[in-house]
Amino acid sequence: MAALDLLGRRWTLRVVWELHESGGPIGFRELQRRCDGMSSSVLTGRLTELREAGIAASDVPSGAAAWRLTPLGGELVAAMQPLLTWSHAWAAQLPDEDPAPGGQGQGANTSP
Amino acid sequence: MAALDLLGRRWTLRVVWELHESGGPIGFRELQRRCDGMSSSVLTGRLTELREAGIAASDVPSGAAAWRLTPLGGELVAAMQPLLTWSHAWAAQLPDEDPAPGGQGQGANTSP
DNA sequence: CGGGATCCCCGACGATACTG
DNA sequence: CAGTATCGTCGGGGATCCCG
Repeated sequence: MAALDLLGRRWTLRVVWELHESGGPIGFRELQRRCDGMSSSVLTGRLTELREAGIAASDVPSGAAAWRLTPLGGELVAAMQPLLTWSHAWAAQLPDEDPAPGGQGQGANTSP
Repeated sequence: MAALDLLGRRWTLRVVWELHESGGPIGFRELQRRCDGMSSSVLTGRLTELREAGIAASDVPSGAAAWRLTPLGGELVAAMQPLLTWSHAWAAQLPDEDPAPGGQGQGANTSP
């Protein structure tokens, strides 16, 4: 199914998440910064795909694009919650992993 | 989130789904057949990853491996339902597409 | 600032052959 | 039947430049 195919692509979930976290409209560069500085080409691609999918939208006043989640995008985030919950539970029960008792949390890196 | 990283890989969801559909234990070749004949190397890879993730497991009586979902795997499938539901709704409302407005909205195909 | 065009590279995928 | 090892291919991303 195309939806999961899109969401499975690299950075897509990260972008959706950042869009969700920021709440309000957010600029291109700002979004790029939040995503650990992913390349503009990739960000453009993901954004285009998300726009075509009706998940994200941009207001372009003039010179300052403002990206945001559409209502549909909000529903998506909501629909993902159970899976995220499961994912956390899953991450917490792995046989071997997860050292860091002392403190520095690891970057939530999605895998380079 | 490594979980989604794994699930995003090609064939992974398909394998999980087939494992779920079959209900009981299922053989390697049989599983391969159900997946439209994906290569054994890839299937081995996915199976190994799923086993390490605690999502799938295999009983090996002797000469006949039997793969099945673990309880955790079952939870995963359950956690995916809302997303699948959203995904179906999403597929039915695309801006341009969807030649059949009249109503047969089906095709419960989960295949990638 | 916003984002398209281009090039290169790595890693996943796929088929085949082979062992137990 | 079950699974491993190897090799070739292909496409997606990452970087960078550049234009509006």
